[in-house]
Amino acid sequence: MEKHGTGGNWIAFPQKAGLKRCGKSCRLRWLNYLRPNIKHGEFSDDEDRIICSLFARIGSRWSIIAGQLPGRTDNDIKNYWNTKLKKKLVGNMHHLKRPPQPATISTHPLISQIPINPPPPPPYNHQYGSTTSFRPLISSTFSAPSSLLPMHGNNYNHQVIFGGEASCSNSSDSTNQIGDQNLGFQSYFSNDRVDDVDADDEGHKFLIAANHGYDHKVNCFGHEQEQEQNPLDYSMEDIKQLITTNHISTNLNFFVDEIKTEPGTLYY
DNA sequence: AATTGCCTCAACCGCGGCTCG
DNA sequence: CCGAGCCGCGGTTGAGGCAAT
Repeated sequence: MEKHGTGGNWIAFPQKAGLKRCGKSCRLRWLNYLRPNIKHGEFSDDEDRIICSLFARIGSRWSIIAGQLPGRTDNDIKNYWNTKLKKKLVGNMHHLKRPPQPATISTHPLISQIPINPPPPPPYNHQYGSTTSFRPLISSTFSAPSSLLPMHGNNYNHQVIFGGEASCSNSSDSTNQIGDQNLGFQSYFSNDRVDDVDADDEGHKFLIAANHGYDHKVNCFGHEQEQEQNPLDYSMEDIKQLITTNHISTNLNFFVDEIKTEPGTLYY
């Protein structure tokens, strides 16, 4: 590379360099490992936060995420996420405890008894593009690791995360992915963690939400608008507005309304 | 010491997009 | 408009290392 460069042509590179490799392989090796200023070693907490925040916002767009982390490559971040960071986050979720059921939830027709093992998904309503009876599948207290949350000098441990293209990892049919790309929300719980919510493959939208009932504020990972004070801090009314303006199920709207009444709860 | 299973991460694969003739 | 060539990206693989048994 120092002697010849690529000349904008990786295919010709191995011949110039006398390598028995294809250009593509050389390019990968250079970009991911050999080029100057590549940062190796442990990821810092700050990097963790940036990755999580961006993943929540844009999903597995590793090259874009890498662009925000100088010295890190998309491959590096992808590997880190898949092998460590995701487990770190999900592992924390698995230790969550289920809170007592508040009356407002248990008596609600749409959110009655919240099962530990999710039931089969309701049929997809093709007319309205949403489930006819959206319901939370899992409920538990939630406390994301502080190192993984975008912190801005306050306790934003209450959050709403909209499930997006994180559908079945073993489903290669991308047409089954529902995603709310317009909203820009995506789930931290990619792939395996939400396999039990196969409703997604039917076209159902799902919501992961937690609210610690702190001033009726929620933390919306990754939304870029309305950043007057804190880009990650939204009221329930803001969330409802986002949902309605993006034509997501009114049941969801209703659902979010319910979360407001139950602090310390995580829903799928 | 040998075996097994798990984890990590560099590398591979296939696809989509772009450019150019 | 079409096809070839190339690039970039995201998903996946598998060799090697390590820890547990």
